[in-house]
Amino acid sequence: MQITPAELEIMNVLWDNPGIGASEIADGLKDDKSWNIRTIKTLVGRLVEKGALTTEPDGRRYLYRPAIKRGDYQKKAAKQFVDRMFGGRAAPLVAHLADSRGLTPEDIADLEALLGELKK
Amino acid sequence: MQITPAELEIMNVLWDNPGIGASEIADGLKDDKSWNIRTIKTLVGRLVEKGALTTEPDGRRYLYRPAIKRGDYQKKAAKQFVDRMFGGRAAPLVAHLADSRGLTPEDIADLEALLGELKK
DNA sequence: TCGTAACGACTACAAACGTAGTCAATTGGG
DNA sequence: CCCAATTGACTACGTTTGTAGTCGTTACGA
Repeated sequence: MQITPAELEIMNVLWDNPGIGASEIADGLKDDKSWNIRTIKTLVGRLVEKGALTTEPDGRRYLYRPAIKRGDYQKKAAKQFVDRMFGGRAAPLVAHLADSRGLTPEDIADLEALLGELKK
Repeated sequence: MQITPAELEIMNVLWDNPGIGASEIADGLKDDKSWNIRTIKTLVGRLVEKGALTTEPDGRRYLYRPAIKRGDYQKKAAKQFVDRMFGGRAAPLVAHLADSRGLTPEDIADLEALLGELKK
């Protein structure tokens, strides 16, 4: 299940707001990305073909919702990314994130809690 | 500076082994990826065009070396990835990594050390 | 009631990507 | 000394991706 960056923008709107139509998707990404409604429909169509979205008729239009869970997709993508960029090692990735944008105090707290869990 | 996944394989070999020619690159990724030497040369050519590699004549051939630092590229890619997939939050990413492949004990130790640093 | 706007289905099209092939020059090994 | 193998330069080509356009239909607002 290959999702391109542009398609991911659509998925993100639908994960946040499942069961909406193409024009609502357009509203959902307003200001973020300004795509022509046809562009959005093309991307949505491709996602449906790929099986990443399910459709549900609503009058003469369709409503869409993700067929895959956001968390599942994130997990797979994260693994792929770490494998490709860091040879599978997570620590260097976190180090870079810490360096480049500064993890927020909240992030750091989250990570600490996470490590506590992992050590058990 | 946009580097595709296939090109990244080349870059990885050159980051590990700067100043080699196309056939050495082929050797460098043997077994990992089995590309035709022409494919490798095409990818290398594209990287040179993009300014990601510098060339140095060596007899009737060229030696190549990265024009950008691995760490710099990793950092930029990591930031982009986290922004696109996780809305910029690093903690969920690490949580997924922990869940999906199990961080090694070594990873966990590294992360702990890192957090110690960050809290200062 | 009538036309304009929105919808789905289909088509378009250039750039990027992955994966090589051709050609002409050159050089190292037998 | 000569030929097969290697090299750089250029070309090829199908697929994917980003970004829309066209067409025929339909439904709502004036």
